Amino acid sequence: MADHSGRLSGIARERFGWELTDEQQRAAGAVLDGRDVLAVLPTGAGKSAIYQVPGLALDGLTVVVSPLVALQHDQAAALGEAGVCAVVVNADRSAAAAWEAVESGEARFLLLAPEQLAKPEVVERLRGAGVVLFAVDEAHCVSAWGHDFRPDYLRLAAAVERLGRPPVLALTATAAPPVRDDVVERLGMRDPLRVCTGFDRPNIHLAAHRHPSERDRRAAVLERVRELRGTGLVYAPTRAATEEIAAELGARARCFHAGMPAGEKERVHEAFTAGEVEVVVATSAFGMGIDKPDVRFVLHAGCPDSLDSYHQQVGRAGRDGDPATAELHHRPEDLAKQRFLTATGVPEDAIRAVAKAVRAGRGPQDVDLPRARRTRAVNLLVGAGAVDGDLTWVGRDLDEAVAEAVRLAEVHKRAVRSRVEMVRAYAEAPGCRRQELLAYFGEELPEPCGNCDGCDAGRAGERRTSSGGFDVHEGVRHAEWGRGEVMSVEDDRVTVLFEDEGYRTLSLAAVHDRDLLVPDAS
DNA sequence: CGTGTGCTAAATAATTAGCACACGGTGCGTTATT
Repeated sequence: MADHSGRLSGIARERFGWELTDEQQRAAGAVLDGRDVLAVLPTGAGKSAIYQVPGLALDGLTVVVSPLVALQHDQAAALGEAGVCAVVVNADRSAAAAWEAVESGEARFLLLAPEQLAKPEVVERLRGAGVVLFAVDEAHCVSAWGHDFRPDYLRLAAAVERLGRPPVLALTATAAPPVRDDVVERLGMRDPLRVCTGFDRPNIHLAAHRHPSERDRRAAVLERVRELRGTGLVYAPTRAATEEIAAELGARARCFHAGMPAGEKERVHEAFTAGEVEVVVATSAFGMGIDKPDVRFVLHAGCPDSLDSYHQQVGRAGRDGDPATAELHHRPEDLAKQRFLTATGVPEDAIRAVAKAVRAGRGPQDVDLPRARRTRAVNLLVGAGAVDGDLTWVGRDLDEAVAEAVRLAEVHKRAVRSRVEMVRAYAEAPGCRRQELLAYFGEELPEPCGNCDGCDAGRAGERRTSSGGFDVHEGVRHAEWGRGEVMSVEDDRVTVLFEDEGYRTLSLAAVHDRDLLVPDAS
């Protein structure tokens, strides 16, 4: 195995002005050796360098699969600034020019969504262009979305084969061990080098609060947002909830969900990035591509659908390294909703009816089923490899295809069940939350925690008292906070960085009552 | 599976209890209409 470190770091320095970390070196070096690589590195660790640097070192075209058109443009623009020709192919009209750059050999990177690779003609054109590296960005999507939402993710392995099996590089910031295995298997990766680190975010204080009723929760979340200063995110489980909460919060907040007009979403995103809007109340739609360093809090007004989502959403706080807060406001009822939303069964006869319609050359539109159900059936058939990206039947036996789709639905359901159970266990966990979350990602806590709720009780070996509320007085009562440093005082709210408990906002009265602060704290 | 809504009836003049029912998330793509 050749040592490429000099060459790679040279490219990184001269082209981009980067110094590669050890992890980046290892991953990029293995790619250059022709090995498959799975890199799970936190945001900000320069994941894109891992495909960009070896992509430039190799002689030919690097294909980058990216889930969102907006992300594709971001990446292409970043490469463009470094003087590298990178093009995007999607459903817009600009595709012709992009293909010209690919076929002339001018383009070194091509960014596209998996749906493009489901089209045989796209793969054929790429075969002609000579692909030397196949990178999958945000590779957790293969596992999270592949089963029935964006099934073309499940067919990337087939595209890789048809492209002559270039090295496959999978990149993501969040993937627990089972997700990693799933990504490796689904992408057909061969003995990949796995580079996985950095799930711990010690500056984020993790808390969870259980609420007896929906009203209580809503009131608690609103109160907390009003108490917390600075920029923050609130994740809510439904579109309607995002609108209601944002309306309650007034001018400081905006909502964001996939049902909003594209222009509106863009405006909210830009206003948030620019700091004109402090709080965005969103569904899980608000996520990838957000890289605002000074997010001070992330509140969940409901359970996320997995600990991977949770880690990702929480991880949007405190990227600048300063203290931040994450609070999960949960109810047991949340989990019933998760099960329903992600794992409603698709009956075999529905799948069969859709399969028959597609095989007969008709669209699935005339099958008499609710739209959502029809779409799921189509997605399952695509995932099963029976239907192509352009909705043509791939020429398999009907029964076999239906059976495969049903099996996929079953696998998906089981996966959802187990993810929900893990979220439940986390929400109810009596001990140290940070340890709990890290354990899920297969890492150990590097040091005694003291920066999450529950870790005190965990150390004492006691069950944490279930606090319906979360206000600072209760917090003070539960944990005997030690020395702290005042970070800021606004009105009657004092933000304190405690040695043991991390970042907390207290009422002035609570601070005085408890004589919490050392006299000379600045 | 749960939650919120809207209807109806009961009890009485403005509200409420009970019940049936709709709806719930993520993004590519394509297509039909301005």
